[in-house]
Amino acid sequence: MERTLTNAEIARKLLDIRTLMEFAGEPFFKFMAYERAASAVENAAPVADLIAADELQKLPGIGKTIGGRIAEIATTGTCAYLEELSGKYPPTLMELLGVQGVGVKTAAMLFDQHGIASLDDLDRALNSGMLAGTARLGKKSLENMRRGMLAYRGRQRRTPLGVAVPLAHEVAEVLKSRSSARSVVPAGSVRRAEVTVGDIDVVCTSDDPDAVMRAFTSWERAEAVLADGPTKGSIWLEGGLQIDLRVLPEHLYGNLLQHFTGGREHNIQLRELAVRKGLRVSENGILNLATGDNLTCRTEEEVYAAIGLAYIPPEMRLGMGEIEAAAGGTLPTPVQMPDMRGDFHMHTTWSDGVDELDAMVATAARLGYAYHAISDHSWGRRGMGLSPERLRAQRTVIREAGERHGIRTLCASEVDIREDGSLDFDDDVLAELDVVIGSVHSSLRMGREAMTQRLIRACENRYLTIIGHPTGRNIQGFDGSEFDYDAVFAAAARTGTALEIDGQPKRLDLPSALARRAREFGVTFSLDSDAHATGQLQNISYAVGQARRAWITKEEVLNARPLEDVLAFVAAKRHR
DNA sequence: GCCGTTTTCGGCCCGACTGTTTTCAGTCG
Repeated sequence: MERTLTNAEIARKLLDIRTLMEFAGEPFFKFMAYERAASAVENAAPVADLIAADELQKLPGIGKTIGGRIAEIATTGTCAYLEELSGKYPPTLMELLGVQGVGVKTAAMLFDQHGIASLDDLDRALNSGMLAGTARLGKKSLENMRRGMLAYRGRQRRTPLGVAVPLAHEVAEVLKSRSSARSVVPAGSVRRAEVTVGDIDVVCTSDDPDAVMRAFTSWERAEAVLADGPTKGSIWLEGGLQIDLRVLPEHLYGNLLQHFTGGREHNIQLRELAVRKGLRVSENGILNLATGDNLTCRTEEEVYAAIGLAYIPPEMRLGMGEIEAAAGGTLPTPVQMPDMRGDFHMHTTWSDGVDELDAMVATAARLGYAYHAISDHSWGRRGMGLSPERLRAQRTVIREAGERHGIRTLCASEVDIREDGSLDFDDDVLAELDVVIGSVHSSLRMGREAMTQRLIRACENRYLTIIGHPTGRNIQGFDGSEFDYDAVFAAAARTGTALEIDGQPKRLDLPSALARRAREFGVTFSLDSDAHATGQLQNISYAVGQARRAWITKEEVLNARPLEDVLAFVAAKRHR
């Protein structure tokens, strides 16, 4: 069975083309077009679906030429142009670009003048001293190269959002407590809720930037200081994770935050639009090129307003149509944490959770929810799930705990979806539950056709309320089951089945690009923590972040609705 | 190579920091 390439893999190949083109001396704007196309592919619905629907060239930055090459890559795994370029340079040459401080110019020079074509070559050259005396490569440059190479080899590539968010807040706390820094906030990919981040960006305002920068670069967790300017610094933590800090005066806070939140493609598009209006946008303000006036903004809202746009939330800044929507007044207001009234997905010690049921209920109540559901596993789940008898026993306990803590605690179950699409409990058992989550936990690689039928059949079960973590992906190793996404989304919408966005940092499933696709079919979503401990209930905020990336509004979210609407949603499907 | 509230041709975001430079190229985000 032939595996289709993921969007990430296709984007990777577009970036390879981009780099090789630069090596080959192609014009700047030609190879930059591939970089922009790669960004669009990364954030788009699956390329195979877009090709099938003839929508590939609707993506920003993808025209006839690149669109054709993407189609070629998607069907054959490569394209003639990439192969032609690859033939000119050794494939290991691109390793050099992974080294901090080595760009295409330096890599090309190392290759042309010294025959260095891989990391191993570079290693030998640095150790032998043969690079001494090379133009524009002094002692410091060579030392940085050596350090960069060690870091590159020892470093894990990207950091999960669930690790990056607490770390970013730790940095902010350090700066607040050790300097005069004000308004210290994580920006960049953390603020945009990217699933994984390459580095951590933090911005702050201060009247004494030097002191802030000293506190930053002297932080005991900083293993190396990469940059240490008056307003901008970078450090490496153990393991090579980079943290960038930018400090500016308070009156530029809006400009600063907007600039450093990105994303890259969003900012480029924003500034291109601004240029057409005679404005130059940067972190230092919005310069009116005709009058010479520089507008400084304390809030991001002012920045967007100055360019004639509605405010665009950080998670939507992907360069995927949000600027056009904001200009046209059609950008939806995405769901936010305060909209959330409940959480349908959590486990206790009755199955594989680590905290007692009572503690989970107490914590849910403390978080201010109007309702929540206990959803331990069904019995087919490798022996640790509940039998119908245990499930019935649990119901009594659930009712009591809910009443004791003053919250409406619903009886639910995370029921296995078997290979044939049937559920792990009989209908009479399911009928006793308030909410039913159905999840695939086995045979995740059964193949596209079979998985499509499996999920559609599950949707057609009148008792199934929510499909849990629909693709089964694990961000550290499994891209998710392949199935006909559009067909399953259509089935979910048709049958009144909600699709989950699971907030576990290793899952974040549905992925946001798929969720945005599902939205077009009129699907209802459920944003859940899938907590296995009390401390994980806040994972729901990650689910909300992904929903915001997908432009999902609170009206489209089941657990942003009042309890009676939730119960009506469940009942409507059962009596359909 | 892409794209259009001046344009189907002629543009294409913006600035900080470093190192090796007597004025700037390269890299990064």
